[in-house]
Amino acid sequence: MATIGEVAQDAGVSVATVSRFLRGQSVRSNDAIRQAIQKLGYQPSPEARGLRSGVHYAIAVVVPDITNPFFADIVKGVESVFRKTPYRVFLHNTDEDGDLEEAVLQEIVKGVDGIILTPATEPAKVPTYLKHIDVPVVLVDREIPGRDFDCVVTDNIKGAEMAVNYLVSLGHRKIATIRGTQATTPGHQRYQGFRDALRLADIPVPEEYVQDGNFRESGGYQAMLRLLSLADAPTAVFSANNLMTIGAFKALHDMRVRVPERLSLISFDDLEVGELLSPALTCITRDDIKQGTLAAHMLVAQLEKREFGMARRVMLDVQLMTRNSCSKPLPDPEFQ
Amino acid sequence: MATIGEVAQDAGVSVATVSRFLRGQSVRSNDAIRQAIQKLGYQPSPEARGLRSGVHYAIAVVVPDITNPFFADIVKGVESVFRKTPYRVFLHNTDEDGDLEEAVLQEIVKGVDGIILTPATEPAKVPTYLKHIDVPVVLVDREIPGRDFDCVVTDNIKGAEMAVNYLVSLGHRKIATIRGTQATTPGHQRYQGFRDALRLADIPVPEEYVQDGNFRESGGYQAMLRLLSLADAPTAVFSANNLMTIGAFKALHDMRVRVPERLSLISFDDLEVGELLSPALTCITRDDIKQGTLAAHMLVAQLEKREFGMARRVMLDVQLMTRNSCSKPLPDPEFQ
DNA sequence: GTGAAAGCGCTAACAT
DNA sequence: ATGTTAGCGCTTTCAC
Repeated sequence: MATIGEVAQDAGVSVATVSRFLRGQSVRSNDAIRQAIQKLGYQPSPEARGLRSGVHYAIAVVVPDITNPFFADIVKGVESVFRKTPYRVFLHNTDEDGDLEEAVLQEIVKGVDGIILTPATEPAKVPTYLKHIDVPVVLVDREIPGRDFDCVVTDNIKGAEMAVNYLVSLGHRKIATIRGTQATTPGHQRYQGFRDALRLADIPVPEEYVQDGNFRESGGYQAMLRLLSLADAPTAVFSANNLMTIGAFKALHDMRVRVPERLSLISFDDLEVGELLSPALTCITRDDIKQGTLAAHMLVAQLEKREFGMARRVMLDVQLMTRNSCSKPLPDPEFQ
Repeated sequence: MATIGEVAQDAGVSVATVSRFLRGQSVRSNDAIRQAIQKLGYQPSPEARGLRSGVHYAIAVVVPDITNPFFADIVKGVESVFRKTPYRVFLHNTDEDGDLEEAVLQEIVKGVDGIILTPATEPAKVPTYLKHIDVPVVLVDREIPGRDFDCVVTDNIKGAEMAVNYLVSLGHRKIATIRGTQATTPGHQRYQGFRDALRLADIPVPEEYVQDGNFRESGGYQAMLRLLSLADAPTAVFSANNLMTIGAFKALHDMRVRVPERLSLISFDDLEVGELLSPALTCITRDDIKQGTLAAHMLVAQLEKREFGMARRVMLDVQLMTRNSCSKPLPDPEFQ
């Protein structure tokens, strides 16, 4: 609890000199100050610093749901980077609620030096308040139109295409999707990848093969139920995120549908125990924690250089993890 | 970014009056101030407040691993409570590292008004630096000897006993455990419950039926492997946490051991998709998020009453979730 | 390169 | 109940 004044006194210099030393400037009484700091166990107070200088030594991570393993990974990655800096990390959960997100952002924006945000809101709403934000922002996983924030995203289109191409290569022609919220970047990009891949393969997509799951477990469950009840049910399904996959899996389970014999399932994103499911989950994977650390590094760069203009965009690659939830389709009875 | 001075000017009063209004004291010019605040969009600066008053309007949550769904739930619960207060939440991950935990605690302790902590360290180490901490601390899940902090814990002994009794009721007599770190409260309590229940049932526990898994997935995997290689292998295993259960499950999977036919498995704590595994996981469950919200409420109580002495201890109940990973043991060939 | 002094936004102590 | 003043710990002029 020593103050800068005590350090100054102990080192025989003025507070201004200690302050300069703290900021990394060259000072004559270097060693004396260092010793005094050591001896007194001095740590500068972030709030006092911020009060005068406007630097708060704090950043905020704002995620829709810390309980979702994907976001937990992001947060972990971010935290691990900032632990090595003088910046503290505020955590805010928005419960996937756009209004709450806006409220949170407005409340914290004057107290932090930067924000790492995974927007929960639809693009149409965001600009109104994010447009005028004057601290560095790095977007994770989702982009926002109308302003070029730094961002780190996943190659959603490629991932969805890989998933579909894999199903096609297995021989499937009746391929459905449980898609996420179309107003979000991952939502519409994964759907776009799905469509593109099928168009290229010359495989038509009946309207009822596209079901909305809203990125939620319950949505995935309901969507799978609808798919299963179709007169001409699909032989394969691409689920656009982890939560919906859990729901879909439960529906399959409850309806006693054999996977992959009667229906192949592939997911965008793995589950915590994806390999333990039976069948083990075939999926598109990516490096979540890296996405968090990358975002953190981008923010640190902005913080240190104090350059706000130069937006950058990093796209992370995806991989296909082949396990056992996909197989060749059963031969169509029509042709037997 | 209006200041209290501007509000005061706009309302035609002094800053002190506005300050009092902010603190909830009764003031004559109530309405005028409220209007001015509204009009200017004024929000008090937490750092300026803290500088003078010593109240930082910030608390810290310190967990070993935000990626562990159990801790993610805790954090979510805590965040949801403090969202409705003027307090901000700092998040710190300690990577299950006692030294890092100590460093983190020392660094943050002067900048927060309270701490919610799930200790990663062994009790033997902790007191040295936690003993002298002078902000309210609420412990979650693990207790620390040597000082009576408020805490919210789980009835670990009862949970372990329930698990074992269930196995016994099914007819098992060869019951093993994969236990967690014995230096932690949940570690030794769950082991104690295991032993107590078996002693009461008059069932002996050979030394090799007690394997250490260290609360880690890899530990659970190795421990299960050791159990399976025993000449007189157990017919049932109690795994003391979620991570070790995942490891144990993988080992069973890799070794092609049929569950529950050849071996019954019961876990302390559920998995995210515990019901989707095959067999679906039988386990002891508890309300994780509630544990977080309870801890948060306990801290808020301390914060508001500014009473630091009266430690309290809340114990959460556990439930047995019966699914399909446990069954009667195969008849012992010896007796056939 | 250094010190003295002002001031960041707010609360607390002392007046009235 | 209200205003005035000092000061929290620090950074930042501004002199030197």
